[in-house]
Amino acid sequence: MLDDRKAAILAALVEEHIATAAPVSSRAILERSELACSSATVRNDLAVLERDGLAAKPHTSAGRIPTEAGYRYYVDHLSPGSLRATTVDRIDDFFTTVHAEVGKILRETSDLLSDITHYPAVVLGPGLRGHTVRDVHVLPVQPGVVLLVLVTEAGRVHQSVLRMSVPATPAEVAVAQSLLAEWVVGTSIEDGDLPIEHAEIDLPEPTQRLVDLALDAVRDAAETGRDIYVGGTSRMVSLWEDLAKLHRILALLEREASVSRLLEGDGDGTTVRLGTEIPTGEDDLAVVSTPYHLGSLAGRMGVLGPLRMDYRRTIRVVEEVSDALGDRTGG
Amino acid sequence: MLDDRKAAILAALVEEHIATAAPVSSRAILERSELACSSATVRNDLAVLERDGLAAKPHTSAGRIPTEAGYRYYVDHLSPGSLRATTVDRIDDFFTTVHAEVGKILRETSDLLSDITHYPAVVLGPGLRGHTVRDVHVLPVQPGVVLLVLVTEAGRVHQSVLRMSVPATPAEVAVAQSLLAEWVVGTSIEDGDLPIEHAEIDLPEPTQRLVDLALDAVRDAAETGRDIYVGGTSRMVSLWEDLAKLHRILALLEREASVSRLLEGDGDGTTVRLGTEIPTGEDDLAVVSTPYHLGSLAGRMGVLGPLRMDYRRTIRVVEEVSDALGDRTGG
DNA sequence: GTTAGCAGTCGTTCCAAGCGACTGCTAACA
DNA sequence: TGTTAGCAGTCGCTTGGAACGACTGCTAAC
Repeated sequence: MLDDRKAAILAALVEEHIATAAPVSSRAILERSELACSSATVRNDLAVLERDGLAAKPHTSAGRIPTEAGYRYYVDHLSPGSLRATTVDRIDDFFTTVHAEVGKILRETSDLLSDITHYPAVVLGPGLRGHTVRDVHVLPVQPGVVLLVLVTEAGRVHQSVLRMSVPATPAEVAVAQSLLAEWVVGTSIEDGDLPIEHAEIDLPEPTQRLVDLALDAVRDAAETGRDIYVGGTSRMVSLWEDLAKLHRILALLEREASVSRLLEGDGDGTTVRLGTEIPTGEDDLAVVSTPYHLGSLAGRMGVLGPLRMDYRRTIRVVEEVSDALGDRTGG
Repeated sequence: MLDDRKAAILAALVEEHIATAAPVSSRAILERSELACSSATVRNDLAVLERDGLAAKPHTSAGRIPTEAGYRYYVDHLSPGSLRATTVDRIDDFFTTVHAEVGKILRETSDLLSDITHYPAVVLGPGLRGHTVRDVHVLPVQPGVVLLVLVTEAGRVHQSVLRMSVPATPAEVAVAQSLLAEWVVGTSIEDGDLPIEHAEIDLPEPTQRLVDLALDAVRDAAETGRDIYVGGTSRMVSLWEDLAKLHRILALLEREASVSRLLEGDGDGTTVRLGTEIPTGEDDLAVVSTPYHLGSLAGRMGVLGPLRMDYRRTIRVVEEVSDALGDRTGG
């Protein structure tokens, strides 16, 4: 724990560095923090912060920059930011005005989030967990390949490809379809929540296999189909000047697995993850993310940026957007 | 029209510049083109090409670079490129192996295209034109807001949001649903191809309006819902070193309208569009695109890059991928 | 029409000097 | 003991000029 002045100096260091992107001198800290002491005192304290690993010098005759640990301390002791009323209005307006299917809303939400934060934004779509199945279609598309289409009460659609070593005839597919319709329609998609005992009815072989695969697919539907919506990637250009770094982070956003790993966080509240805390090998990367609820659907949304991002405002915006999305009735 | 030697010099100029990204000297052209003349002769011809607007000098003591018109001439007189057998195999393997819903296939196709060409790739999804409607759902989601869901025989799904000033009751929605099912199921989605006369049956007001809106939405479905799949955006970092330009082109890919405008081309064959031929205000931008057919579905795919892109190979790859996608039976 | 050779141009690299923005330290002070 | 003024010292950045070298355009000969 730092004493008050050192904490104020660290905060001023971080905020000045966020604003200028350059090493921060003791005098600049003095001006920003409005502390009633001299720059020499600030320098003494900075030496301590450096010993504690919270600040560093790029070279001897330069100012200090915060280390990852410095950012961590800053973020952990951050007072909540405020937002201009016009910004809040803009968010609320967006969500009261938008009427579209869930996917479109989430994609536009990622754009909104990016527009307001000025950072690239990611929205992780909900799985199908909790949805009630309204309709099942089993469609043969090739010998040995069958498409399973689920339509939920909420109008969401999930498709799975079923591959069978032994092709099923149209008649067999029809049998499977009607059995599945009987068992699955009206049930809710949860892990293992299906009336599995039905599957123990003995069926002739290709049909049995088809039904088993289809039931597996329905069970899997709770987790798969988490679409990913990325908005504002072009903003990355102004955030990381190092081209190699820019390339790596853009590439990161192209792989779905990486993206959903970025947004991981402790379920309930807003999470800030910094540098090495994110398992990507990227040092200058921070992610602010928060869960959202849209009717019965749930997912996560967040923004990413360099370590020197405007955490106070960003956290506030992410939470505001998540809340506003949640306040929409229906979906 | 250029004489043989000037054409060869222009081709060598373009190809050397593509390879090195630097101004090309007369000696380098000589080496690449294997022309049986001296560098002085090449210089004389280069002066002519410059007079004709096909080449330019960045400054007095530098080599030449091709102008947009130079690239145009080069592309228009390009002999078809060849592809290593392993590359062709890779493309064919991809399409014989992949079994998934259309959207997923197209997204992965954009990744494949980008992987092989080393340029960012865009695949413009098919509209719903030509699809036969298998199922219609009308779902009230909010007072005054109704969701229309179309499912086609091929398993594709299209959703439209219908907004009504006068809310419809559940009973009225049910009536609309059954009427729509009767009229629309089994018909093919084309512009204005629907049996519109049905709509002239007189219905009580909220229902009539709902049905009208729904029929409009079905008609519109031929063109809307053209999903866009962009792959390999991270490659842009190594293509344009100018950060401002990089930013603009990344931003271009974020707006759907811009993307589909990029891919425009004269329907039948592969199209190469260069610089100012593309209405984006971007000068150093080229697009190679070609139509594709996937069963009854049709769309366009292409890649974009700087003017100095490897046209010969790129054109070949784009066509190969499009053909291979088309050769897939079913969809 | 082609070519060798040469003068001239101009971007690029390199180096050294000067500048300026810092810090750390020391010594005085409350 | 904590704070402060002042100063020596460090080091990145900028500037300017010289040397370099990769070109071209031109001229004159073939």
